[in-house]
Amino acid sequence: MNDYLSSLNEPQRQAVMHGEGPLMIIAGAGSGKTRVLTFRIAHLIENGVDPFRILSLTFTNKAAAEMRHRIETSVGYEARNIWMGTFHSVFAKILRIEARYLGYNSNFSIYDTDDSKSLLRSIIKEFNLDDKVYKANAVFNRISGAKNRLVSPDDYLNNSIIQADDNAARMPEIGRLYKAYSIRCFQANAMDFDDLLFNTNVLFRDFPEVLYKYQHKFQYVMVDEFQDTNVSQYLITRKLSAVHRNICVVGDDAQSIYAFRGANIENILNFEKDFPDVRTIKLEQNYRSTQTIVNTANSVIARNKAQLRKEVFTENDEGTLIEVVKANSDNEEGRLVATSIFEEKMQHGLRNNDFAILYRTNAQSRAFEEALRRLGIKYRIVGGLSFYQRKEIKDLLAYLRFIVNQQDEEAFKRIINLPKRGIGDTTVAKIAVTAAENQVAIWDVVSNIHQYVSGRATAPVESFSTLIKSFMLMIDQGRDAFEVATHVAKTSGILRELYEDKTVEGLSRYENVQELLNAIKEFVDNPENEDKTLGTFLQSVALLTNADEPDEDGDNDRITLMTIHSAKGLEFRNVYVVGLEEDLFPSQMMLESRQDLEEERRLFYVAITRAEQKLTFSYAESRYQWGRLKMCEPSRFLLEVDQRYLNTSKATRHIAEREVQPNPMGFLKNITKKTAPVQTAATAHTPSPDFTPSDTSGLVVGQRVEHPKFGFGVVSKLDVNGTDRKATVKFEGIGEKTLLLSFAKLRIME
DNA sequence: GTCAGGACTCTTTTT
DNA sequence: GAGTCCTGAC
Repeated sequence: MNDYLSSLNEPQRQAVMHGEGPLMIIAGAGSGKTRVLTFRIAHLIENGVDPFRILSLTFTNKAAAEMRHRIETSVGYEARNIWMGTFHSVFAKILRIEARYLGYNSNFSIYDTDDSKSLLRSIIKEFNLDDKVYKANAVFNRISGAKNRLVSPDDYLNNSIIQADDNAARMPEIGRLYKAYSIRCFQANAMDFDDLLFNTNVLFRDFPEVLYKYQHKFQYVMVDEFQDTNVSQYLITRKLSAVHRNICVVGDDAQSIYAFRGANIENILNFEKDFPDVRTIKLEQNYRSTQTIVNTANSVIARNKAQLRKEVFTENDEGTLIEVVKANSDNEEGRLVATSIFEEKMQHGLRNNDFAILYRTNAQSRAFEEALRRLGIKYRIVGGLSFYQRKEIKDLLAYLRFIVNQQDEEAFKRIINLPKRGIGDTTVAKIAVTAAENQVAIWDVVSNIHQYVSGRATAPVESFSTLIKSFMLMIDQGRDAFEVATHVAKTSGILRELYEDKTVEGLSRYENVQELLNAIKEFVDNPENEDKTLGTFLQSVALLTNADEPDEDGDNDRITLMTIHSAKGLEFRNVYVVGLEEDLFPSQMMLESRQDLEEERRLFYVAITRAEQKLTFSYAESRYQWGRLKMCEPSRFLLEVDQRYLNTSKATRHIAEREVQPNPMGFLKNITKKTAPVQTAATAHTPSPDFTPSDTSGLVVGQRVEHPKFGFGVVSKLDVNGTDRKATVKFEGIGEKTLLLSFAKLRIME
């Protein structure tokens, strides 16, 4: 028998070997569920199942990629053909193939949350509604909730319960807004995140021939993190597996933490009704954590009423007690945690990778960032404001989106006057009105502006449309994503604007754009990507999960800072669960709404079970919030833990001598949300008076060069793979940067 | 049409 | 503290 089977315990082995028919795996934290899933797929392929006929839905693209890689090492190249990815990415792919059934074009854009809210703000304004009452955020959440329950705009308008709800919230017009929003998305040939699932359901409901095709295609369907799927997702998988009935779901009700986005813990219970012949296997042995950690987690989750019977246990060592750290401010909390990490590293010879700091809200990361930076400990932030949400990145992406799909209204709004070309709101409004009057698309008006409008603003509009047409031509000529993107960055003027900005922020934005071009280059050069068009690249970017963010540079040994939600599925040797204060964790909103705290408690459970060896809890007695100092109480969750497992010596320590700084966050002034964190003390460089870019074709390692923004440096590495060449240059006072030679201006020093 | 400065609003988690 | 919207000067 295969040697991997011998490394499994009995329930794990049964789950791997289970053949035909529905299977539900209830997998406790740290019970080796990923191994089981991986082995199971490998096992299927070894037994002759065609990888093309396996669909595996994971929670992040990164998890999918890792799983694919592991399967590849045991069954080989074929593993590449498994349909694997997040719900959103897999069904976006299917929707692109079948777009015409729904009246969409297959080059549809994917609106992110910012696009959706911006569109809603426009519609609210057009409806002459008070935007203080109809907040885009709230309206968006209502609409999103409806879509996740598969409620269409017409269903919404006709449902008296929903209407009563909206009336009570004093927003009776949400139904009309929802309808208008859907129409506008459709006209823009765009889908938002929820549409990707909603429209897949519509596709399978209204076009049986399409459903038939995929039902027969997918012989085996696997769903990871099943406890976090919503009704919309569940129905898709149920329909897809209705023919072969080989559906395997893996989940843990104790780790269901996405009810807020429609995840339904009942799915686990309903599954047994929908598939009465289901075989249920429980994985209860934890291989990850010490006994102390497992027992602590159990003592917390035991307070929840809604849960399946499950006994998570471990045969690991007892381990050390859980340390509780009390700080007098959020800032001190950062320092104490950073110091503790430093000491742990020294005492046990650990690497940065061994540590994670987990918090309830993204805003909490700052104190830790600052403290870690002072100690010179490298860190990585997962989520929060990610690379792809930065202004300069979104600007360039908006150009690219518009070139692929000229109906994309949100992309249009973003780029029409960027960089400033004298096309203001009045002109844009005039174009929109003209388009509506003549019943043509906005792009029709823009690209033939003389036929429709005359006046001062026609000249800049015309040059804009000429610019876009020249970009579109490149796509028609079959240029790949990188060629188009580089050309757009250079020609649109985006780059010139950033280049002229000599501030630290400008420097960092300029770098970010280069980083994006690097990413596109990598996408094009990656042999696994068969389709190297811009459209495909844009889709992959739109559906990145925040765990998918690339590492900033080659140095991967970093401490991880992230929300507990992002930590799902991960494990670290030492984990710090911070900000354990009432109103913060559990969150104020949960405490205010009369809901029980079971989901918050499951979140706490997830946080605890990330740790392998050592767990630390921390809380602060005061915290800055919108510039005000707020007093805090320890979280009720701290009191719920079985106190035998806690070491509170550092929590009760006398700390009165510590000062509270008047403005502990002032130092972060330059690190605003929309700009990149600047870790190195880079100063803007003024190019030498005789600066002229050199021909870099003969560049060698060791060569001294000048860059107009980064200053002087020495080439440390040359990468000549592919058609484009990259140079890594060590710049004085800045450090190493990787530059694309076709793109960067370098002067070779004699 | 553009820009700077002031008022105003944010309170969770994510694809 | 920080993003967004609004206003008034140029």
